[in-house]
Amino acid sequence: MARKPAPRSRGGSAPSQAAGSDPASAAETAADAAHFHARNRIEELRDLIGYHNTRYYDLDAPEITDAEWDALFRELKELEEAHPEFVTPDSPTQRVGAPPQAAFGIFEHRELMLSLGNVFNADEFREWHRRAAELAERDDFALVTEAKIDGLAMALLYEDGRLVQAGTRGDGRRGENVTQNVRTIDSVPARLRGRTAERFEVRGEVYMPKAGFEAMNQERAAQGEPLFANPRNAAAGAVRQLDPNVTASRPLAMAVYQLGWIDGTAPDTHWETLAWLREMGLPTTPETRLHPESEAALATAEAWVARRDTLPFDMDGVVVKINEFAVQRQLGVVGREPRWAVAFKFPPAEGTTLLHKIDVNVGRTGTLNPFAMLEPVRMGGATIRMATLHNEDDIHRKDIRAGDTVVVRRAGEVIPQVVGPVLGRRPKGARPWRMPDRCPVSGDPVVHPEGEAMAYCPNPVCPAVVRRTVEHFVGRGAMDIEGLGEKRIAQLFDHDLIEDGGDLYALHEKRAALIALERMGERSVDNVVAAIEASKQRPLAALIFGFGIRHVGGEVAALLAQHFGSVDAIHAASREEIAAIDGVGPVIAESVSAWMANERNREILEKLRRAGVRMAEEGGGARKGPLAGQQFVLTGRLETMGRDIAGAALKRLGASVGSSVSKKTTAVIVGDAPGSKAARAKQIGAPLWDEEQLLAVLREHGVQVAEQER
DNA sequence: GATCCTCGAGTTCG
DNA sequence: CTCGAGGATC
Repeated sequence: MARKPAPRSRGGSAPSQAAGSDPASAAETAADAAHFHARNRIEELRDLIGYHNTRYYDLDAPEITDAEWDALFRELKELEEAHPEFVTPDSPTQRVGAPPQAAFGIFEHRELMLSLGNVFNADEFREWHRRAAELAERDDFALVTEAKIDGLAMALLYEDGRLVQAGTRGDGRRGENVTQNVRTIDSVPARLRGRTAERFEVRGEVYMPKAGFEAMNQERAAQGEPLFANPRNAAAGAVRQLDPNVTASRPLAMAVYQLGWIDGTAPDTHWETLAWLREMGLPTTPETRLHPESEAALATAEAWVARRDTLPFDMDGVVVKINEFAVQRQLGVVGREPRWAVAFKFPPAEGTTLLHKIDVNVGRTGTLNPFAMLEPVRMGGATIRMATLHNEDDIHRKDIRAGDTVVVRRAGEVIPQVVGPVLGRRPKGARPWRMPDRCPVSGDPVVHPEGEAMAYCPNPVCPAVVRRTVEHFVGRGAMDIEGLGEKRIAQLFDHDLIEDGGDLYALHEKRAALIALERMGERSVDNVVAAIEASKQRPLAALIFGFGIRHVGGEVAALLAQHFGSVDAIHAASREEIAAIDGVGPVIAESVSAWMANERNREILEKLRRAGVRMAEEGGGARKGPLAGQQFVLTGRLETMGRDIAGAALKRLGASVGSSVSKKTTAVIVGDAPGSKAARAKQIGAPLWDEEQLLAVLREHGVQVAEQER
């Protein structure tokens, strides 16, 4: 197939060639397939790099390490060298001005920089204490409690009383050398006073006090600059600035809480060490206390829960440490966690606010999803305005009514949840909520099948359903068309430019109408049209997933694609043939079969076919990788890559990556701050891997992993 | 028919 | 992350 030149923003010279007149493209040869792969990957990489550049430069909130960024950049460069025909002037590789190289040097930790185990309540704390006491062969010991400031862990290296280096934790062995930036923090002394040691590393937390954070955000708002989400992100961003002048302008502070290692003599206890650090002029963590025995430490930690908001900084718990170094040494370290210290974590932040109204959204599948409109309330660095209420039964179970004052919680630190009402504050006359009789969008009578949790709008052409279906079609994992979001799709519908996903592929003929839309210039139109064009080569499984067939998500779509190899073959198959696939039963088969037979869907398929969207895939047969049959689960934050990248790497090797731990799980890969999956793995006896083991396996099978290079 | 496992769908805020 | 529901298994 002749490749059209990339559309240019010259204006006026819209391509006149109609899409339908292309001679049907012949079956792709292997070389062509490789070509397409290269092009897709190149575009993917450009998007990724663009995205991460924005995170890094504009938002100060990078999601990947510089090493990972370098790996993406290198891969793009190599691909472009192999396929020079795909090089465009806007590629990140072609841009003048140096990309962010490995911007910071390496900071080597002479002693591993540890993280902490967590306990969430008194029972778990006592259990930790019992184990420690058992190992130390003592009944009890003195403990120190400290506020656990929510910031960024930092190590400071002092030689002869002078600050010589500062570094982040990184993976615990090597972090980033951010000395120049840390020197700009007022509370970090460049020189120590009094009796110091020849050389030592002290550790602590860099953070942004609440007051400074608020003031900074107010100023940014006045300047029209984007705001930081919370003090911790703001502090992390400030420390990773390439220009120390920027760091200097941010209101950072530091609190130290630990001696990393020392050449010279140190006191015998943690408490005395803190006093000594203070004498030298180092700012130790405020609100630190020594307790002669464990129950007193526990009481203090618990008392903090109520006081957490009264401090000038964000805290996410209380750290409890055994005071005597002799006992600390005796207990030692397991993995990356010392046995001699533990973080008493606060329960997820809860707050109360007024529930104004319960409203209903219509989902892609026609489900009616009630949600709460709340009086905005700040929680954990975000302002909560809405929260889902799942379904009618859930609302009744919790007895939530409009007008109630409700308890709100951020589950998993992100998703707001309405826990329940504060009954004492219920206004008179508050009535239980009822699902409306009619769909709020189409007005059709609502259907609530017996025994099902959700109520539905039964109208397949309910405008909400149709729009959501297109949103799903262009979304990640499906056709992945960048530049089309909820707003744009609504515009397209409102201006009668599309009626379904198939019409997207005729949009390039309506350039003038597109440019006339609000917030759509030539540039945007070119980008969107190019993204639509590129989506024609998405894998068959992505296309099938994009259809939005009920019960067909990414996994089932992949099964169908692999088993049948083309949309036509699926259409031709009987229910029984579809249900014969392992993992597909009668319900899914019926759903797929009905979708394929539906008249409206046949029209969409016809539009896609005419436009040249790939609807078949050769060699759908099982590609066996070296890890075929193995199942992995990822939890917690990995240091060297995102979970999605790790998952993709494992999948490329033929393994499957699940979201829940079972007996069949090969291993649970545990990163920093793991979730409940790690606990379940221990319970069930599934092997636990740390990141090192994962990297070792990936390396063994030749997967390129971004190494932290020198 | 019961139970376990896995997948799908919806979700908030920046 | 959570819940609900389909599929596989016993």
